[in-house]
Amino acid sequence: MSTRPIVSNIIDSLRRVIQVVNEQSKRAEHETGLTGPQLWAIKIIAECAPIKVSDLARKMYLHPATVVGIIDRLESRGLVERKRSTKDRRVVEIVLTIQGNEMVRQSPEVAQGLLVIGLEALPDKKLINISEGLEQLVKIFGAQEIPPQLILTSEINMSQKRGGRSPLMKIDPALQ
Amino acid sequence: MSTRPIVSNIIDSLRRVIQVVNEQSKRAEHETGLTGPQLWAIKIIAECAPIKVSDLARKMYLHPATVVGIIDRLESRGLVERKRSTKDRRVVEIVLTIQGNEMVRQSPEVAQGLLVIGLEALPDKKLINISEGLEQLVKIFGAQEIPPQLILTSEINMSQKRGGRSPLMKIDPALQ
DNA sequence: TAAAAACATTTTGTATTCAAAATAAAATAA
DNA sequence: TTATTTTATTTTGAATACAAAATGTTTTTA
Repeated sequence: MSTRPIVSNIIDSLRRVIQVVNEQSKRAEHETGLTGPQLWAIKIIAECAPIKVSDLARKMYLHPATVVGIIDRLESRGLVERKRSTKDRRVVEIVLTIQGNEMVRQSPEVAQGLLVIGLEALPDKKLINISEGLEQLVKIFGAQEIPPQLILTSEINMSQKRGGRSPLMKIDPALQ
Repeated sequence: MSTRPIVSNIIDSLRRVIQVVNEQSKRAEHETGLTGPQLWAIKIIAECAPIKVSDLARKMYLHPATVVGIIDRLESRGLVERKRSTKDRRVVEIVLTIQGNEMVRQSPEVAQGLLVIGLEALPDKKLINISEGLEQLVKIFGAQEIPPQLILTSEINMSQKRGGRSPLMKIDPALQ
């Protein structure tokens, strides 16, 4: 379509960045034995414990089902513990074990790793620029957490939908 | 550590953006029956066919193994075809089928979708700002495709490494 | 109070992603 | 020419991620 070149530049850069961040996350695993999301999770837990699964999911901008898996793995390593809340027995509260605390203590910013190091090296002026640009993006996205049906209803092609599930598509307003 | 607040702002924004882009990608699936990566792949194939698996991987900034899976699914839907090159029989060349072409034709920019729409709405000045910020990030990352051992060797914590594989860690220079 | 709705978490199934190992073919070295 | 190395793709195994459905609990409604 009539997409301005600068727009596709942005999208391309974004993809690159996302790619590298993901790769970064894989590397963190080598350093600490924990994956990026796992490390990210225990850091939030360290700050907010005891924390509900759903709150953790919200803080990580992830689906609760995803967080369940992450917690499973952290729990099986003895880094966190699940506790049924006595007040509301639907709720599961997550806390760090002593080992978990130790882990948080010992792996400072590895999850962000090179990313942080690279950014730290930049002068404030550039950082502000980057920060503003990203916040602009976040704002755009935030403003668009709006029924996509209303926007993209035309020109929809469902023909190739073969093994798909998805009866109707419901928007998940979970993410904020 | 002494991470400047603006640095963590950037990292947070980045996470948000990545999250939304991923979500975006999921939505594209509802619209077209193809996932984001699948759509992205056939668009590149449409441009470059016939294209080698490794070249496609490079263009997508993905690991070849990942692309293999994507191609598998596209092939099983009859959208692309694999052809052994006669000149070099290690090489697999990917082409679009007629159905694949039709699919590309019918799903214009859905993969980018709201992202593009949101960006298009911005004035050039802001776009330039965003673009520069992201390119700065890309540059940082690019400059860091350098043995992480040399950078992060200190303060490494391997203690919790339990079920891990990873005999030695080798840097994959594949990306770029 | 009993039934229905809402909520919190988990389970199930599929896709993406990578690393490492396996295969197979081509290019290079001995 | 034969053996070694490099290159291209695929397979295997594990983690992440989501949607949809299942499960159990609480709140609301009738």
